[in-house]
Amino acid sequence: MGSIIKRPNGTQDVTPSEVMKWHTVEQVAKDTAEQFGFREIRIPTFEETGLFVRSVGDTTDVVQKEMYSVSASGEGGYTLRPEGTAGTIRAVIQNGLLNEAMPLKLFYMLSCFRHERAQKGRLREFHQFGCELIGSADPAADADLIALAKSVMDMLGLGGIELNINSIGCPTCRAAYRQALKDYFEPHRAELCDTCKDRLDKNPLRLLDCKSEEDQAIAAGAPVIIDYLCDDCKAHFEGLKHNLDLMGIEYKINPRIVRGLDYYTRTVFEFISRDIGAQGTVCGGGRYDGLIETMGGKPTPALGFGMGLERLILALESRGCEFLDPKTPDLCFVTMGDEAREMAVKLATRFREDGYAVEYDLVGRKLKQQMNYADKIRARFVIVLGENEISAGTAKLKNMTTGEQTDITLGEDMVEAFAEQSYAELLSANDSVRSLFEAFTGNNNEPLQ
RNA sequence: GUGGGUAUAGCGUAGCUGGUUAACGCGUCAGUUUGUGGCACUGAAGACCAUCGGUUCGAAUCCGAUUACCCACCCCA
Repeated sequence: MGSIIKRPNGTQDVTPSEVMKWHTVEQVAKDTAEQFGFREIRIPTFEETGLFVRSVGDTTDVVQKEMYSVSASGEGGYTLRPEGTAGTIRAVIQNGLLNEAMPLKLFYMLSCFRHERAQKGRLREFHQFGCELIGSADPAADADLIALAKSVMDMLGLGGIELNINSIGCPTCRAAYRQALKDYFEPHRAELCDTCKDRLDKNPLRLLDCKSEEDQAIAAGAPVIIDYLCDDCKAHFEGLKHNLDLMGIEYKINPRIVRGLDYYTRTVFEFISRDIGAQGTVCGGGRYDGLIETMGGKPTPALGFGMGLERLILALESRGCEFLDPKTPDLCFVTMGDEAREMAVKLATRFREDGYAVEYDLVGRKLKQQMNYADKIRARFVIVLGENEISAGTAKLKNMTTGEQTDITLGEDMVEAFAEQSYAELLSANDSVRSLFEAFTGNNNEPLQ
């Protein structure tokens, strides 16, 4: 395949055989969000570039070198969203949602665009399930949001995930901490890697994030932000831990998680998987108490998270977790001859009106091949129609899982007769969704059978 | 932006140190007589061996460049 146009670097196709993984994850995420009282919001794929510059921050990598900015003739200055929070908050302000009952709880499922070098778990177009909880400064809100994210993963049966939490304080205590970091690292300047020398001047917080072993050794003795939190921030962090304990959620305090988006304050957290390569953060988020005000809304505390769907699916795959089964046809007509085919068309229409998934031969194959096709598409039942059946007024209804055949009378009552004869099988098939979810519940670590 | 790796049919692979019709598995389509799937057997379709250029009597196989993809750095979901 040389000449055809190929998909852009860092994008993915989801083929029918993969799509159930997405359905599973989206379904569970949506159901869980709604269970926690979150409602869906949908926002544009692109926004004015200034929105991201102001909210995400003009010194961040995301804004500086990863934005897909687009322009049409005559107008420019738009950018494909690199994340979901900025647009959501813009929409909240613009639509007056801050006047609704607080807290305002919103979720979204959307694709984001970042011009980065693609690798495992990092794409140029990736998909996020995100939640924003707006209008509460109480640490109970932080804990509840974290519980929601965890619940999604639990419902999916995903184990091997570690919750890391930290507090990066408010602007006041962070300034003090930055200075403390500078004071600590300055004597080690010569030993630091080049990027960290740069960080020492521009963003000392990131020094803690470095992966080089030498730098980590130095950073190990660095002051910890928690020691520099102001009383309010400290109380908030204690409140978060207390609430997590109340919910029985395990966490690790990780002073190194810092986050690369400027709007975060106080609580930051990541759910990290060790099973999916270097890009292990499946879900990341935190509090952004100042963002709404800086974007022109009335001062409102808020927090949120983004969950990377590709990474989530990678983690589920590597853990051997199960996904929902695709819908399969309830019935497939196997026909011989034009008269039978026409009857099948009419009958199929009737069955479909009653909600059944029904197929019949569209290719003109002979009986054996039609049976073969019915098997491949995993049809649960087959009805064979030929001249004999039409003249007898009775056809064979074949259960494809057991191989049993029973008679079914052609005519007006056929749908009902089919419903009766197939009831048990169809019921259990429709129940497979529910039973899968029941199996997920309370089973967080073991791959499902 | 910086490293490293890989590039053979729809997918997964074999083709060793260059030699004539590029192989195998899965998948697809069809056949194994007469109206019934999953198994088995048989057959068919499907690849200018990523691209371009070189070395050579001769290259999928050696060399170079290009491109694409992958992994990692960085950053983050």
